[in-house]
Amino acid sequence: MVPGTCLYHGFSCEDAQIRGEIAPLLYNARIRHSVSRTQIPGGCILFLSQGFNMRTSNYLLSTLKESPAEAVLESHKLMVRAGYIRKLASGLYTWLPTGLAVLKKVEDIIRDEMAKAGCVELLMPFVQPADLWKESGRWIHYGPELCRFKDRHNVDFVLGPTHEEVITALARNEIKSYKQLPLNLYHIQTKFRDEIRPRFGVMRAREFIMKDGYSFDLTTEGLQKSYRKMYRAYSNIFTRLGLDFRAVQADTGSIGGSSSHEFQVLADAGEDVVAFASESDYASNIELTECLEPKTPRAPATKPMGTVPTPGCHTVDKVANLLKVPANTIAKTLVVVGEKKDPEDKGPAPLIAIVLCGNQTLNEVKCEKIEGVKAPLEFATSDQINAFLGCHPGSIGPVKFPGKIVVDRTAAHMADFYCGANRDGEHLSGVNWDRDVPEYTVADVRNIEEGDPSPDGHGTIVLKRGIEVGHIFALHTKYSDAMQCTVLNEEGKPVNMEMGCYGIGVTRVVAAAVEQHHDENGIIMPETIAPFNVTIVPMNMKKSEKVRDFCEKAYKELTAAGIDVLFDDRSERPGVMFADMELIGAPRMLVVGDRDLEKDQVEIRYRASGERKSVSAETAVSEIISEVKAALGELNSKAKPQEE
RNA sequence: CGGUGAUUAGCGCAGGCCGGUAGCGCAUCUGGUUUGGGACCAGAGGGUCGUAGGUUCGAAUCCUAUAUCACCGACCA
Repeated sequence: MVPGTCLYHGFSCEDAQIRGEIAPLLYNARIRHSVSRTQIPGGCILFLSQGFNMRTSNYLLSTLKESPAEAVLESHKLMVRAGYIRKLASGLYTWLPTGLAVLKKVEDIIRDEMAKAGCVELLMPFVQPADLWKESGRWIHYGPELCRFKDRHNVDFVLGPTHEEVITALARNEIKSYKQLPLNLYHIQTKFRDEIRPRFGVMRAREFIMKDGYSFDLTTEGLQKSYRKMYRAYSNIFTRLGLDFRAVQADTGSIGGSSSHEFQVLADAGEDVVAFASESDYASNIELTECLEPKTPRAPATKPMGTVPTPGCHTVDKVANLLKVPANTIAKTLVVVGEKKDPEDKGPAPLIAIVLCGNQTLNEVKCEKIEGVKAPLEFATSDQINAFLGCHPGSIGPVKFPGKIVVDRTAAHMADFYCGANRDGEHLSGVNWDRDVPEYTVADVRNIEEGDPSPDGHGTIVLKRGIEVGHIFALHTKYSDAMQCTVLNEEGKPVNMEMGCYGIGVTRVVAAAVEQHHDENGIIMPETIAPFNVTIVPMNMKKSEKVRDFCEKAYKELTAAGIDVLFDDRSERPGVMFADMELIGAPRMLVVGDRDLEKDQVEIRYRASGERKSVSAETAVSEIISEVKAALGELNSKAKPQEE
């Protein structure tokens, strides 16, 4: 047997007969064992030489006309209908053959770009000992999302939601010298996070597949270089996947570290909001986007403070309606729980007032970072507020508030404003900072809004929704400090390694791709991740020997060329086959019928454009082969080489 | 965790108020006619009505408990 490589990375083998045997085997190998790109030795091929099949008559197509009632997202409905996934339980999904084919192609592209960036693959366990988590401190801080259990010896374990602890433990044992650095290790593994509310199919599942990688460097400069490489690799990956995405600045969240970028696939169904500058390429997650201080100075106080009755008005809108004033003249005061100075203190926690302009909204991520505010953020309950102030939410204001007051930058520029009186049913008018509220601190705690100035000074902000498919973090020494992960430097002194961590939600990527590429007839996959590059749809094959012969020949030739083909050899009516083949998202369909064959022609239909063209029966197969190669080449060639 | 709703055949649903041993569409199976856009005719199979108690001669239906699921919110890499 002659070694070959699969078409996705340039299949080449001169001997047609061997090619005919190898290509299907490679397909099978990829599906089952994620073998790609690398050359496959003959022995391996022999070992794998069974089970190859891409005929609908011997395949689990499992398409549905109706989608489950619980699916709200188009991608979720379509993935179920097209036979990509099936739900096993809340947040747990089985990947059917068609969905798995897509998933494996996504993994292949990831592996390829990782290799180009000099990363090395390994595989770490799904189950992890709790000791590691206790060591890093996240046994306590991770919360109920971390699924914990005991083994038969009563020892604590967790289902890995991520692998920082394991990789750090590995690195400190295996990496002893600066000479082994830099190193970038990754794996593609199942993760489990016990989400409060799994939804949207595999978009937010509890069990999901993630590619996560970790870089180890001696110096900060080294880390920065590793980080840039991964940034490039991630950009290449999502480009090759055919997704419309943006890399945006992001919050570092519970993972910690300094700089961080998210890779967001733009889609209206996205759960995240991204802020873009109108006149630069600035982009950041709204959680992080800084709201600049207003440029115009605060207007001077002109009115005395007074009291207005506002019975039953507990929201800014209601007060604004009653007083016939715009919402931005009313200050909105929220109360959050603060940190106790002494953790031993059994008394009630201190409360902190957060004051915003009435028409704006609180940014919880920013709020959590304010000194004295308890993290994770906790709003004071109605009872806590009543005990503290003697009034209920809806009538709270900063004047004479008996605790710390944090005022948003924009709200701090209000003058002669309205606010709650800290007495039920009353608001104050003509309130002014300093004069009426002498002590307060100013901070950026609101969400940026469309039209606000961009924090980089270039134009205004535009908001778009995105699906987070990748996230890269520069961790520095956060984990290596906590877990004493050191190497000896040139002077023989131990130093903590500079780490970075990089993740891609592999299963989520598939959902994001469907979300971005579909129409009323189903999924339209980009060439690089389509479950099949072409489907063969025969008309009335049972009756026509001519049709059957042509299809069989085309099927053999296409598979021999390494093209992923689905041959719909069921004796279904044409409409049924058309509908199914369109639903699953293959980019093109080869339609073969007696009517056309009489004229030595067949038809090729394109999924994305809906275009149909008649081509010569003789050249149809070679035309498809070159089209597929061209389409793959076009997407793959957009990847940029790594700097070195 | 709060609010709302649901759980009846593989999927989508009706029946429930008014208790009498379960039905529709799709899917599946058989036979036939069909076959360039989800066909038609004839027949068939498939359900301890989420689970456990209770009321009753009798419970899918009424009562109690419980589990699971979904949507909205809160929360969250």
